Amino acid sequence: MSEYAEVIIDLVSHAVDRPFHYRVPGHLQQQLKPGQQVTVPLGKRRCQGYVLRLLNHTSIEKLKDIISITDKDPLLTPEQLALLHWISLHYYCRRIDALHAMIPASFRREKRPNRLKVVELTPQALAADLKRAPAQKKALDILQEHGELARQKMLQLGIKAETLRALEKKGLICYKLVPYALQDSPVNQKTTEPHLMQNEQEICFSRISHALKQKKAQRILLHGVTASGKTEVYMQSIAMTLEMGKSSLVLVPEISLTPQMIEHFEGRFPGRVAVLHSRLSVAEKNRQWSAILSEEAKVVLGARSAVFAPLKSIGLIIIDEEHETTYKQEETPRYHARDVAWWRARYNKAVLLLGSATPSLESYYLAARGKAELLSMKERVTPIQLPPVEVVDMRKELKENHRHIFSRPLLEGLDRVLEKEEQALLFINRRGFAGFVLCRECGHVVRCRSCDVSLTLHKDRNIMCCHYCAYEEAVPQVCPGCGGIKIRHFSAGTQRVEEEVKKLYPNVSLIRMDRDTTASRSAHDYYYRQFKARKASILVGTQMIAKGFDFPGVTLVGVVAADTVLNLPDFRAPERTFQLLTQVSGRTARGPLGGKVIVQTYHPGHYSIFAAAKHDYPAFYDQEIENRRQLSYPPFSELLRILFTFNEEKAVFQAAEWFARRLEPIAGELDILGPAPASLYRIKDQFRVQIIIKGEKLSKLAPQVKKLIREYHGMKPAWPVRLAVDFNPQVVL
DNA sequence: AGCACGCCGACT
DNA sequence: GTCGGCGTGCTC
Repeated sequence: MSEYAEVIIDLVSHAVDRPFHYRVPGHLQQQLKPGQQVTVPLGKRRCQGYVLRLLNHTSIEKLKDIISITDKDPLLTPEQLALLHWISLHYYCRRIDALHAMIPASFRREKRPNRLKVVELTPQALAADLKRAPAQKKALDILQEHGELARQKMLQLGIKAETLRALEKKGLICYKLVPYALQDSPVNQKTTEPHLMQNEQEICFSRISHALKQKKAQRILLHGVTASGKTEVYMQSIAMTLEMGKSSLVLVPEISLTPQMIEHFEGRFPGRVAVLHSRLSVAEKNRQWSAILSEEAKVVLGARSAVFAPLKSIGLIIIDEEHETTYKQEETPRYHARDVAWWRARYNKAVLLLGSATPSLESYYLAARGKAELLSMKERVTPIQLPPVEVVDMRKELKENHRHIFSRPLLEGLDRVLEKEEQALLFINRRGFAGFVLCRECGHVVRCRSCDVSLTLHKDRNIMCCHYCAYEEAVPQVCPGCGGIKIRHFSAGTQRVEEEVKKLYPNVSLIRMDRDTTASRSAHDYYYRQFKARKASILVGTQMIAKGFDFPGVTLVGVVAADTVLNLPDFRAPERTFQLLTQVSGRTARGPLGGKVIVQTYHPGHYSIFAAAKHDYPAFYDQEIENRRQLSYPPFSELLRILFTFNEEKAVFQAAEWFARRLEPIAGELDILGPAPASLYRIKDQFRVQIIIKGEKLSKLAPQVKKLIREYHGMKPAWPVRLAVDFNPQVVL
């Protein structure tokens, strides 16, 4: 019987980001458990809080009593409590931020919505005379027909709340609360059978099932080309996990969580799949969450935040397209679902299966060191070959006096597609904003000597600046590479491409898809369907058309400027380039017509472009891992980015410099880069300045850095400059 | 976060 | 004289 409890308060503030101790009053001592939500007094107020653990002693003298237990069922499992601590330490966030990320808001309210209010007829109802109350009669008829019905459903059917109230008063109906069940959600009746696996799939599956039987935490990297049938391997592994009495967690990028995909899973595991994603209604989310808690759902399919699903005894966690950046949350807490998943796999002694056609360097490096098992699937299941990729040297085009943004091979390709009435995708990365400086004759881009990222042009001061370490130099008059004088500030966008196509082919129908034209989900779906139905011949777009789109009519993919990605001032630029080119290549040759890819670049010899054109991941990896080693970037180090933002330039630098000075004595062997202006130096009138800490064992520093962050927030007078900390940022712009 | 306390300017 | 501005401190 513990007399005290350690509680965290549900207030988002650094000032209360620490455990508070409370006395447990006698009548609660029997019931209080770690993980429960409680109401506690704080100052003059009552607050919601969460019991971290029970204590037998406390050194706090001024103690108050816990007022009440909000719900007898603990809100947090022991696993979630442990994970909460890990997240707050690892990602430098408040405990309450970690908790908010793990538990949906509706579940944290005092009144838990995880019960369904069901209307039932009472025995008296049969004998009731309701001739003068037609609305009530109708309500009873409906109930008679259905047996019992959710109150919400009755309201949806047009029965008024007053009618129900009147019936309840007369004692003709009564309510009861039942737990939500998956059956309450629309169930897909079509069940689907396992497919027969081909040789490679069979081999991979047998390795995975071997791992599952070992019941110890381990990672498996499934490197499979697009359309190699990874999903079937996932499905059979899940089936096996279920047979072992364990549950499975499947994470996919938000964009691929389509109704078809959900149907696919529900069809194979009917009545056992809970689906979680950001666009669920509150009611729907509650329903799915309840089904997981009640262990009715043993398979969870969801996007990033589903990694926190309260599944018990997890046997298998799958992360599909594990290299995707959407697995990194870009708000507090800035967790990476892949890392959280590995934490959970270790906790549950489960298998973590990472699938990708273009694995992240981090994951492939794990495999290379034997920390993960590598499985490969090199064949497409359908007998269609990967498309040939032609790399066009834009320097040569210029030299031969062809100055158009479309090279001659691309123009020829477009002509042929239009002539044969097939379809083409033109891809342009809209992030061509970060104006790098490029020599149009030799393709030379000025880079920082110590950080190996491209320098960014600052027109106002006519200098180029490194956005990692703040190194700067003057814009050269002649190219340092070739002595040429055609040095340009490089950028192009989807609109420009659209205009050029319209100039060349005024009668051809074209669809443009980017963030501007697809602001709403429906617009996105509309354009997708229009293009699939062949209502347009050319689709111009950004990232969003690179992933998952399946258009059998597409026989040409044109990458207008591969360099916009390659020259981003980010050390992952080559990796992003390789991934992107591989993905866009997968958008063609999906039908019997075959297909071809044309990549325009000023760097035809760059390994990321060269290897992507050859569909050769290992070649890319070997080169890139060597670069990372040389510059000790991840996976050879960890990074911590501390970003300062405010609308006064001077104050931002002052704050950043204050922080950097305090950091120096505790940094030891770690590198402190900056303070330097962020690549996107000014967003909505907010100036952005960053410090990057780089080192092998960054996590050792976590407690001290956390203390410094706390000190920063406690400054008097308070700094007006906002501070955001990002552990292992995926994009450093 | 929110609430009290406290120390200064401008109002019935 | 007090009403109220928000800078500072504290919450088990």
